[in-house]
Amino acid sequence: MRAVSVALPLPIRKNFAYRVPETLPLPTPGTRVRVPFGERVLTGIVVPDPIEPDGGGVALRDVLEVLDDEPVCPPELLETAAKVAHRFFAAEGEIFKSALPARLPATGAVRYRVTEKGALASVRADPEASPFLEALADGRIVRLAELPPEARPRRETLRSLEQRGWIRAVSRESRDARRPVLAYVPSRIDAVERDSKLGRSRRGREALAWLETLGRPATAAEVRLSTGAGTGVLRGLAQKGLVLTFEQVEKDEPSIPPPRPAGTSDLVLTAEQARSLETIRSAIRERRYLPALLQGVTGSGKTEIYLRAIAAARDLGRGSVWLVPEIALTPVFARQLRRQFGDRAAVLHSALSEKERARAWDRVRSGEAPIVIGPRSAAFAPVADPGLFVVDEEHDSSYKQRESPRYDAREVAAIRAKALGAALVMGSATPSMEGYHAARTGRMASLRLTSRVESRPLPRVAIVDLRRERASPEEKGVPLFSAALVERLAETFGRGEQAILLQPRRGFAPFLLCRECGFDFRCSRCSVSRTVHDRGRRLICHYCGERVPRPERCPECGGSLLEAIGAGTERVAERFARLFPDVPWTILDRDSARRRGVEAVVDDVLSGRARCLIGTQMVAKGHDFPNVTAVGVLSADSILNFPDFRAAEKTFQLLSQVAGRAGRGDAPGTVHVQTFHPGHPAIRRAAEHDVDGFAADELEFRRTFFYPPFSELAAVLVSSPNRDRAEETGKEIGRALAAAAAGRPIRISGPAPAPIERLQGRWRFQILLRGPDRAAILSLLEAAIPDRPPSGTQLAVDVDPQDLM
DNA sequence: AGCACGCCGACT
DNA sequence: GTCGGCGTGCTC
Repeated sequence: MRAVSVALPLPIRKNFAYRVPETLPLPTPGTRVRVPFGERVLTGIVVPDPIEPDGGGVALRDVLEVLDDEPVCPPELLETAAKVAHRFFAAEGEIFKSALPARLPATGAVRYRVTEKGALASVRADPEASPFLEALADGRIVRLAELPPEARPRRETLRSLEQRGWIRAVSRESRDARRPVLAYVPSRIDAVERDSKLGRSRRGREALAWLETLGRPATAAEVRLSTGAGTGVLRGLAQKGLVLTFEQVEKDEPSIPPPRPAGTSDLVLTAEQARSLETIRSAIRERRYLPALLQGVTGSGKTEIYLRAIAAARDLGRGSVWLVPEIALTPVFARQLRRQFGDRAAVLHSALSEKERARAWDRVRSGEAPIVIGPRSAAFAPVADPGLFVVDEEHDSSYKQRESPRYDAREVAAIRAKALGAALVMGSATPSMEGYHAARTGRMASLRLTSRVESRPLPRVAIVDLRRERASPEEKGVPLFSAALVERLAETFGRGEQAILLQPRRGFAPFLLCRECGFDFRCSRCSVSRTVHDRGRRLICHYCGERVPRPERCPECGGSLLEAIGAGTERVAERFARLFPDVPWTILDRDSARRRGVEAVVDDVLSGRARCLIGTQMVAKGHDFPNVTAVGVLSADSILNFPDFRAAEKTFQLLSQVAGRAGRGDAPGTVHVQTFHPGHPAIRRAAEHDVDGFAADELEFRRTFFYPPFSELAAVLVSSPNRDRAEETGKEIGRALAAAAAGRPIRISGPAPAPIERLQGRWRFQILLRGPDRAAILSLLEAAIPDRPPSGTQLAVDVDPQDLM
């Protein structure tokens, strides 16, 4: 039987089989098809799964339309998608949706048309079907929803009509201009057999003869015009196998490749750079999988290595994929790529419109642009023969998608590099513990850049112990700016230089407190307190986004002594303005980025319109501000206190990164890190610029508590509006997991309330799986996680979670 | 995910 | 009496 397996963009971990009618060309794996799914029409990707001959016991429905004459997805990517889906316990169709954004649209409700057979048979239709068949009379095409209820057959009846061939699902209304046209071509068949089959049909004989002389497919309209044979005759020929019928699809306009010769920069590489580059280059040349950790501080010349390696791959006839974290940073690197590689480089960016994305994808797939830069989803770029995958800022957790499908772009790059014999270069100044450990134990090559290219000295970092700091009366016991920091800032501004202040929390204050009863104005739907925003005028829940005006009185006790506790960027700015009334400042955080755009804020600093940049994590990433010589971290503790096993790692990375923002060509910068935990290794080691020291401490901790990289991790999250139901279901799944784990070295903890116990009105319970080997964890999940979540609950499985909130 | 089917409240 | 709520089941 002509049938194909189709991956549909749904959160269902299986693919669906469809019959391909004779009127359509058999789509090869990787092409998009439009199919009926229930009463909806969906777009899916044909995948090379085997089809059970009996259709697995289910009646197959027909493919409605084949959308591409050439696969949008090369075989290598089909394989990758299947592996990624399995690896992250995700639905294959959802992986495709991430890879091909906007090209798998749902296209509305199924429309039905009566067939000739159905029209003839309709007199004998059972009473339930006849009103429906009447509605379809005269070739009308209808959706169920537009029919009066009494004409709507039950699902079962509808399917049976379809299976008997009385009705057919069609993808669009017939007058749609873009509807594919049927075309006919004579089949290869020997003359004797043909003659016997043709029999007495004069028109058929004429039509066939004409088609044979024409030598190309012709539409029914053309046949009628030339020979007078109508569609009926052609259909007859098709049924006897004398002509083949297919739908002509409109062609994509071919892309024009204007490749431009690319120059290489003439910077002289350091010896370390040259060695690293040569290691990468030889792997690309030998088509050898080379996972490598490229470790070097900001300014050590990692970017130059990426660019040269990309050029080396190009010279060897291979493409490259360059991944950057999900920040507004892509344009910066994209410009560099464009400068060097011209139109051979493509940007796959989430800010592109649907059309631009589709166009970029096609340019990459056609080979016109074999060099790609982009965030997470660019890991799936259809580069024909990538010789190099670069993962810049390898430690950045945004490579892991937080929503379904929860895949990790780093892993996608690794899977592809392995399959293709390519170099995988993971770059970072502050590697993830996974990367660091892999390089240490030889599972990755270790490439180190120890000297800074312009030998800019590392900044001096001072740890300020907030426990010894006196708060001013207005600070009510919690100092925000230490004396040392104020002094240093005054110096900096006095010299006409600029400063960055990091406060990893947006808004005015983390919460509002009723001084009379202690109520903390929790979100009505989440188990967190709302954050005070807009200098105290509003309360916003950072988890569900709900916003309310700041109340005048406590809803619990009616008291009116309400106080905003703690500080976010807004309050830091307010205090700063009081300390330095003449120094213009600006804020960079998610709120200001949304309101004004990152570029505008950055420009304020670069132009000097703002002399102090106050912000969250965002100030630490990417942008280089040449005139910034002082950095202050107002509180290093907020991330450290997160209930997450990676809290120390994240703190270390953030501090190291923001410290790298201080200092210019000549003078070293200074960094003040304020903390209540001055002895904490993450803070101490960051102050000493000691990655190895930090890694040693942290890996010790990870080993002791059996966390990655010493274990594989998966989290199962059960949620429900009903707390008991969430907990009960959690326990059930926990039992199923435990049963499946019998005899295996897998630790199951929980269900326990998730760190954020309630989110958007749903109670959340978490089960954690830890084991030495990934396959065992996956098979456990396979065995114990039901296809459908038990009623009233939702299930989310996160393999390799980046945090456990 | 989204759509149809099915069993219990506020309206003509 | 019916319209409609969203709980639950299924989709090749």
